[in-house]
Amino acid sequence: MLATRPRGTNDILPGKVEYWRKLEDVIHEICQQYGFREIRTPIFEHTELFARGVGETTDIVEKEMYSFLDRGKRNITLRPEGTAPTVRAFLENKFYAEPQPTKLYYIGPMFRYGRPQAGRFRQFHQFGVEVFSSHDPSIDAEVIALAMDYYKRLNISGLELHLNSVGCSKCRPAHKEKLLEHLKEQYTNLCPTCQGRYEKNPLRIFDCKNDTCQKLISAAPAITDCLCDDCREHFEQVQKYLKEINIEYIVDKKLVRGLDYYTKTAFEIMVEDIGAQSSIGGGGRYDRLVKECGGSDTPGIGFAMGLERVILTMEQQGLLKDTKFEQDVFVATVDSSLDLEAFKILQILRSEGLSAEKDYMGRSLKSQLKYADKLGVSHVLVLGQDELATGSITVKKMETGEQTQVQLAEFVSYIKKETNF
RNA sequence: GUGGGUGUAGCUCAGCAGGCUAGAGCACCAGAUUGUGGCUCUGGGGGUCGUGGGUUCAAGUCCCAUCAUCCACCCCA
Repeated sequence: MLATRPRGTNDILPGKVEYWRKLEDVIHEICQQYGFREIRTPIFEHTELFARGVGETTDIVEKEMYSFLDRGKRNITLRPEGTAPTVRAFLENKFYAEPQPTKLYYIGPMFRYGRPQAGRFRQFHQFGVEVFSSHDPSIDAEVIALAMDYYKRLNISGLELHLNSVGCSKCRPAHKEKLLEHLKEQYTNLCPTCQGRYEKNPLRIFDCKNDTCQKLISAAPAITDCLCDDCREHFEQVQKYLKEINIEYIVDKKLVRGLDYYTKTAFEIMVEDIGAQSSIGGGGRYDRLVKECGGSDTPGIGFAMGLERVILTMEQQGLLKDTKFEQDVFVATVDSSLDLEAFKILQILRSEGLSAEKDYMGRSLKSQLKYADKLGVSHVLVLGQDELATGSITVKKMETGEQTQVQLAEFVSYIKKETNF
């Protein structure tokens, strides 16, 4: 246990970190182009923020939060998602006092307690965006477009964008009534969890993978067919905007996102290549959340995507190549008495912007060469008594094996030229 | 939280129905005469057989528990 990482966590090792950097680079670039600014919120928040924000009856709050009492007896939770903290920051920092909308994005670790499996971890990473203050359907379309554009820039293929509208506080109650009415006689045929949903959150029954539940629910009235005028118009506009920029989507009437706060637009992006956890990203509109968190009535919309799943997909699709760690120069010494000279030369090379390495293990010259070869340097400087006597240094080009004597005063410019620096 | 698979050197694995000092390949380190890599050869270091119990004269090999890991369910990213 001492040298074992906690369950569901991962070390991102050298060689893989480059993947993450790549994803992050593209995130910063695309968000800048779409007019989003980065925000970094704490890794932990007051538990009540998530309890209220995410929803008391959600699985996240009921059984997946990493919560604890700190030494001041405060109830703290490691953030399970990024929307609630962003809303909190929006309110706490009074972003609403500035010209609206507020467009923010974040990247960072999230925590949920559950059994790990392919594409699911206890600590995982999300990239998400949030927009506050606008009801406009064009912003819904923009948020979706940003997500799709991101995958596109990473060359990910085989995605399906599922789109739905889950209505608002005006049309939901009427639909709920119809739904309950429809399912009433079939109640006993529902699976146990759906019987629970029937009471708590009947909309979620659409999500059930149980065959009989699916059969029952497919005949039931979909929320999408019961939208109020406002929601229907909004949904149509979102679709119109998406069509105009050629984003393909599937209207999925069964798409009901898990978190309580969603209203109107709901979407989810799926891939086949990553196992059972096929959702690579998702989001939607949350017009009541800001108010729920103590703010004024402020609409919002956003998405979050799981970076581990993005990477998993890219690996499956062969889009990520292992990068070799390469350095320019290795400084070898014929015997250890020259180590100080080598050390000084290293610093000169580095100050000139080259990457350079020497031996720290007391290796023989032969072993140093072997080691240098494994490091993949293009050139080795050999320093020995002969060189010292003539005030020169031997430069060996590893690819060809050819060596040349270079005066100490000139070796830097020589190396730079050689390495096309 | 539920179910199933797996757990032997750094890595990939072998270890036959329980029986002698637990092996291989790769990796690592060092040599193959005097200051030099990539090929080859030789040698070397390294294993609490996940952990803890139990059965047995004897367990890496059987049983139980536990931990970890993988996959699936629940749910989600």
